Amino acid sequence: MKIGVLAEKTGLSIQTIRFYERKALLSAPERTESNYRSYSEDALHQLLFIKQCRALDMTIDEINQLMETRANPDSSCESVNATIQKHIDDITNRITELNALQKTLVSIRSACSDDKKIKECGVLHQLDSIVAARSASKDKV
Amino acid sequence: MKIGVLAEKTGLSIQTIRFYERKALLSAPERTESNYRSYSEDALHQLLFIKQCRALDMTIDEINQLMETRANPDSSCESVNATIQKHIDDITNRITELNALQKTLVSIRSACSDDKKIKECGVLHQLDSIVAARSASKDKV
DNA sequence: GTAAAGTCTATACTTGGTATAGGGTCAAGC
DNA sequence: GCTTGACCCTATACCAAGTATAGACTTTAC
Repeated sequence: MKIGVLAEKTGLSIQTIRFYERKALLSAPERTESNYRSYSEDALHQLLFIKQCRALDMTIDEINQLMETRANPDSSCESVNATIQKHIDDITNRITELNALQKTLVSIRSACSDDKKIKECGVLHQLDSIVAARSASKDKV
Repeated sequence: MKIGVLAEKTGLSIQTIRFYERKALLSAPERTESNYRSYSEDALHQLLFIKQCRALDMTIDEINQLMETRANPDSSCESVNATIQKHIDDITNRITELNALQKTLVSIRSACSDDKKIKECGVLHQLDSIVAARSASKDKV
């Protein structure tokens, strides 16, 4: 099948598919006489696997590692498991960060209402006072 | 003060400060005779404000909007509040996404142990079966 | 036969920086 | 007076993970 069909079947854009090929994530397909890419069912499956991994927010490098390992049926699962575990840890950390951020933002938001003027804006004052506090305690940190 | 001092006081790198100047986030400072940047205390304060906003994960565009509004003491707080609210919503959505991702990843991880071989790796099978399921139900979506 | 739709490569753009090359400036020590 | 090292300057390239464009070629439909 041609790249347009593959794009439609996977829900990825044509440019993204070509981009994955350049990144060696997707193996380069056969070409027709007129130099068009011609994909097998296997490529479709490979691409869906990649899409699934991307949906799980893995980086291209992580996916590449996974694919390489997958090509060696007799190697150990250790590296796959380590990749997944590290990825879980990354996400856990990010969630923790975002929760803290959100808490701060919600508290900042509550400091102002729409009908005030900028010079008395509680949100901006909050942002400033955090700056001031941080600035004052800088030497201790 | 020169850029090195400002960098140390803010904890930002020299390149980052110059980068913010290029992005018009930080106003271009005076120059010495030898073309060195020379910053005021005001610039330090401005930069700490920017740093605080970045720590809250705001984009440079969002910060720019905030700074512009801040320059008009008599305008309404509405746009500031809208910026913050939108940012909170973005983060909320991201947290929801990440929680779902994490759940999926944890369930995938539980499908394999280190002492297996790749060909019987539960993690890879899980990834494949999600692909297969998605592939089969594609037409309905 | 022609027009529209599809494909090709190459290149530039995005965000928020970071890193490097190749040069100029300034103060201290000899 | 001169060198050494620390600091600064601009310009450019690079990262992830794509997206967008230009300009050329091919295929498909009428």
